[in-house]
Amino acid sequence: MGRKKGSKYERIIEAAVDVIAKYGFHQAKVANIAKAAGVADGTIYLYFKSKEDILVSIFEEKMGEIINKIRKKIALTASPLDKLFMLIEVHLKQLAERESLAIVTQVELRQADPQLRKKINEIYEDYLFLIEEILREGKEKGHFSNDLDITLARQIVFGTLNEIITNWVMEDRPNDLVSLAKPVHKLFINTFCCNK
Amino acid sequence: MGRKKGSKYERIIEAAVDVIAKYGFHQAKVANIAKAAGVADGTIYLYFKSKEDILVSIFEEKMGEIINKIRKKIALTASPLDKLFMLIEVHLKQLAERESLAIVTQVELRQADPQLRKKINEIYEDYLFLIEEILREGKEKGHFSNDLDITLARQIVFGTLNEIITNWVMEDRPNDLVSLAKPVHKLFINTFCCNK
Amino acid sequence: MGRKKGSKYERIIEAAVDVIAKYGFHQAKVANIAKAAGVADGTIYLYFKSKEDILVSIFEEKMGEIINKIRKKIALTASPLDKLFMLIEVHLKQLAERESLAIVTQVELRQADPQLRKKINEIYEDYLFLIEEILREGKEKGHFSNDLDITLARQIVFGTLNEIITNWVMEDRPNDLVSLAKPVHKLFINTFCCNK
Amino acid sequence: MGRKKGSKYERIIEAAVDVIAKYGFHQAKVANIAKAAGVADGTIYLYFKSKEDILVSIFEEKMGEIINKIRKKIALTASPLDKLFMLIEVHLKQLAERESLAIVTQVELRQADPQLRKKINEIYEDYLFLIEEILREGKEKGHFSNDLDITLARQIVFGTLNEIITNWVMEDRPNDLVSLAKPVHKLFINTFCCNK
DNA sequence: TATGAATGAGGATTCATTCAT
DNA sequence: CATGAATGAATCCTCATTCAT
Repeated sequence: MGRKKGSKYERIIEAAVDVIAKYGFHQAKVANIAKAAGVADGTIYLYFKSKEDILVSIFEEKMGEIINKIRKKIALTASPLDKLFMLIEVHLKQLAERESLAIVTQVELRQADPQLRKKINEIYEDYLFLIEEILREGKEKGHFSNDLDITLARQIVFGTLNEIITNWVMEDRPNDLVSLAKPVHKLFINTFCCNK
Repeated sequence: MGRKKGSKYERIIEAAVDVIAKYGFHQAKVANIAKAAGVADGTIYLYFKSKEDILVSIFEEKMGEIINKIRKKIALTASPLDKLFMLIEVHLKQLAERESLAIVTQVELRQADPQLRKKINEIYEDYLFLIEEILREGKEKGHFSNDLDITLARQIVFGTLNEIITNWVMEDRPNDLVSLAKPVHKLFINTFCCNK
Repeated sequence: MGRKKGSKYERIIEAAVDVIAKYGFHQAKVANIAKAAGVADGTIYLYFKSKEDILVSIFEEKMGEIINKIRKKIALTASPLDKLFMLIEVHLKQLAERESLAIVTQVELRQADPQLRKKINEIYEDYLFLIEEILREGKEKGHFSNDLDITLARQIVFGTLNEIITNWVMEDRPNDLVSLAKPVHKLFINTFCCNK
Repeated sequence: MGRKKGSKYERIIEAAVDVIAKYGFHQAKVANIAKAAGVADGTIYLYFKSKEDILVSIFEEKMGEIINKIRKKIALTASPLDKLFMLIEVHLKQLAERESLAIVTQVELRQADPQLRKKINEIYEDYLFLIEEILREGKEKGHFSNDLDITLARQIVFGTLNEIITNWVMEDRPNDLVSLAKPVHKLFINTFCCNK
């Protein structure tokens, strides 16, 4: 199973993002994805175990990319406050750049299949951990309130970003998503620091 | 289409909440819902136009109940800060009381079908408007910062509540959801007021 | 699952015998069987678990009929020699009367699927037991040699009947199958009695 | 098409016998056979026209071997009775030596596909002819009854051997197959000679 | 209203076979 | 001769929905 960067594997992933975003996961036929990727139907199954596996893989790949981009960027600064800003900005930017990816991650991935949900959550965990890492550092360095509940703070960050993007997707992307990074960041800082 | 309070209609709604929560919307067979409700398969279609209509109706009914409960409660107080607390508390309490309802609203309702999404969003809007109403009042009465972006604030409130409940559902409901109302409320107040 | 004598169940069985005989089990499409039975494709699955289940059920039903016919007939006589003749005659007659049934039992049922084979063998056992019953009675009543190996004798009877019918099917049924009952019976008597 | 003794050709035949015996013809994937033979999937098609051709070839090769062994052995004796015994013994011995071969010839070769059946029958004919040859000789030399129906006698011989082996295969090979040669032979002699 | 047997459209998946290397 | 990645035709089965009773 030629993974990771093989041309066919990537072409299928990219095609799947677009087709699923356009039609929804259940309306997206494997045949459509194959055609969009320029491969035969059967070829899909040389790279993915099932249609659901494509969905999980999209998330794995794309979320992995976002996490990597964020980690690379925050490595350049010492300030947890700046790190939080970078996280917000990269998160919004990555999804704004590819609307179909935003749709897939915000809407399609919330599909139900309990077992599928399990797998998706495992992938999320890496990201949630990254957020908590930054928040913890901010707390230790005195930027955030001493009694800040890290879990709760992380839920605010992640929940808000999700809600913003979902709204953006649902409202047919009217405004500039990335420009929200600044006010959002400011509000978060308020939330986490002036807690006295 | 016999609506609202008919015994069969309600039995189907309740059965659907449980079956969908257990199996996920797509794995939940209409036949299963019918059996759980103690009616024949065909009877479902005397009360609902389609399987999707059941999902929408669940949301309509249950979200409507929550909104009503909140409106009734906040009518008793003049303070926007207290109103916000009540909203948070009722929201968390209602979903904590019925795990399967939480699962359905948090996970299953994020459906892909564009038209379905539209209907669900319309229902959400009532709730989102209620949140904004409270926030606007808080701003007008000087509790919240003058330059508070109402939309953004609403996204923080709703996104955070969603994320908290989603986490609670995904982690097999370990802790007491309602006890989170207080710290969450406190953080929101921080966020919205000390913005100077 | 309306079984046994329900009109739909029987129509599907009869249609399946003909379609499978004509095309072979693997070439026989479920859709063809449904059309031949005058029912919708899905209706098949109200009466049978799977395509394979149709095959097993054909065998169950038809072999059961043959066994019943034989039992009813041999009940009328006391002579084990006559009983053996009746068994041979009914066996040949039943399959001769419906060529497609002969094809299905002699050829299609020998299909491979190890698990399927298990089920078919269980059905055979009733019939094999009936043969042994007659042979044992013949031995006890002194018609057959004292040291006759019942199992071996049964294998000769069943194996020979199978081979005769298979030959008949393979050679496009040239001669009268039932007329073979007499000479076959005579040879069997020779085989089993003059063992001195 | 490199035939007969080429190492690859033989390895594929041997691998196919085992894989088909284990999974059944339709469950035996060409890819499995290739792997078991230690060749690439495509290599199969350098030696065989199709998957079915493998099955036919197995039969051709193996049945040919058995026929040759029998012919070689019966050449050493003048007695048709001894020849019949040798045929029985070699037949049982060859299949007892390789269980998977017995499974393939007794079960898998009873395939449905009409054209496939034709080819298999042609191969069988050589063997059936050999049996008839011996029976005819026995009749001419006065060992067997004058009015013995050669076809019927051949059906008894072949049908019985088939049934014995099928039983042996189905019952997980409990007893010694070859030791049955003697009693079987004795019964056949009874059958064919004391017909007066 | 209520039933539940019947419908039939629809699609993910398999796997024998090919062919560029 | 040998490979094995790629192909794509082919079909069983599911299940939301209907409708005669």
